[in-house]
Amino acid sequence: MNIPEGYDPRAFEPFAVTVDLAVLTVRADRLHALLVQRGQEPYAGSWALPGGFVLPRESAGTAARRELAEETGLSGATVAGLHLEQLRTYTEPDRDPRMRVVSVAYTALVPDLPEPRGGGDAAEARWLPYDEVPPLAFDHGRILADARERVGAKLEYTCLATAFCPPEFTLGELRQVYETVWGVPLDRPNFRRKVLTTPGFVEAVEGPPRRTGGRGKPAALYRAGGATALHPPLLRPEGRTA
Amino acid sequence: MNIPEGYDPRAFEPFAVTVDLAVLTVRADRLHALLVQRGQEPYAGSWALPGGFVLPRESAGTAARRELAEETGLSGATVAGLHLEQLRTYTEPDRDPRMRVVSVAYTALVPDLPEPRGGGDAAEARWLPYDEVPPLAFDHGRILADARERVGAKLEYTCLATAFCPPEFTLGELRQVYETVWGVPLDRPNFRRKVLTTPGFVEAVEGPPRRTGGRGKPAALYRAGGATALHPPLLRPEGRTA
DNA sequence: GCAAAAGTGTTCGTAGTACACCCATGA
DNA sequence: TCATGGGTGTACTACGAACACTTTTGC
Repeated sequence: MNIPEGYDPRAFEPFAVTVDLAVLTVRADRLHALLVQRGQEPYAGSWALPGGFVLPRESAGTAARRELAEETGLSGATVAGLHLEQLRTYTEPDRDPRMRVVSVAYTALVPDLPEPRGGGDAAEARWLPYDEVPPLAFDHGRILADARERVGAKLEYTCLATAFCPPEFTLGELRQVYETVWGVPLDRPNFRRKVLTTPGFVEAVEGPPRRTGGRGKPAALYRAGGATALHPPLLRPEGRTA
Repeated sequence: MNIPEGYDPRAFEPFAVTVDLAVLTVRADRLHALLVQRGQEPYAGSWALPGGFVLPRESAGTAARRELAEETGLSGATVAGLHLEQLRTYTEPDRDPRMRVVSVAYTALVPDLPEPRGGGDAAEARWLPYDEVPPLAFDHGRILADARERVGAKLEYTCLATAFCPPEFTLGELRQVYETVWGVPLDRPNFRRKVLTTPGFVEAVEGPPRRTGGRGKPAALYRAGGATALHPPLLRPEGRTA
């Protein structure tokens, strides 16, 4: 721990610890982020990531789920099942002009959800297409960009894409997630084979129910399998961020 | 930011913010971690990860480099060139029995270094083989395990392995890093081809100097190239953590 | 019928795997 | 000389890329 001689942490101006949430979804074939409009200074009127203070007896992960439930209006039970992942912690001394705030950022991947009802705290909450996100308050633009990059990379070597889908989904919907996040088209037959031959990626829903996404042949339904890692990975074409 | 009505962060018992360092190296074909022996309660006498408090006007990354320089006895300039990466932040309310401490953990990958001179602060510092690390103070065992897992995974799809090597190294030394961290033998000819055909992974040191690691034919020298990502990845055999 | 999406099959090239083999050095 | 590790070549295989084709729906 290496506490310097005579160091008393309480003698310093205290640190505040917050969580910030980069909540992403795929909606109408576009990547969207959940943003809130700030009602107070600093950055009043600006858009920002949802988040808030970690309470004294709470872990950051617990705080993140609590805030997510508040902001999305989903029940605690529903939120408990969502994929939430610690992204990174942002600690620049001047990232908040008011005081020293260290923020633990989380990324949440959610299926297309109903429009959020501005989470109680006056601020308006809204899904915004990723490409149309205005400059954000604090360093939230940076956080959101980091989240997007992380998610794109994780799709390659994990089964994470299913987190963007409803409990039962078609392979077309799953492929749409990849195409939307990566911004490149994928070969449908090859994608299908890759997913189906990876053990535990998806499992077929036995009952012969089928569903249509509009026109075209109805597609078989699948749900997420037990696997989390994806070996060998599903690399995006060109191997570069598109 | 979503500050609850009437919330004053200063009214709560303050959070302390620390950094903890999982410093890894490859030494004598084994993975080693840099550990310090605690001189004071709690956990007096136990081994722990090096680390310390983040100062009021310092970012966590700056604090991590400062602590690393102190613990390893290296100059600031040398430490500035090392690979240091934020791992994760540990926030369980009771992870430190004294007070609420949130710790930002960093992983540092360093080439084989001289034995550290117990960083000034009374505590003894030592390289210990990863397999022989005793139970650590606080949640540091968990942090170290997370670091090891992260490093193993990153070797697959980044050029990170060069961070374990001195500025000029042979392909045999580089391969040794993979074999040590993954715990599996790799085919030498295939490894060589993979590394050399990946643009920017390594670049040959032009001068015809060669070096021997003991017996055998002298090997050509290389230094780290400009690339960071590795496409396509270099997957470990079996695709599983060995 | 036509468009659109699902699902199946086939070909081709390349990258990884598993070797065999030669070279240069130290003991 | 032998053991050890560096360096080169090669055949086999598997997987991904590309694309043709059939099926089933809505309009």
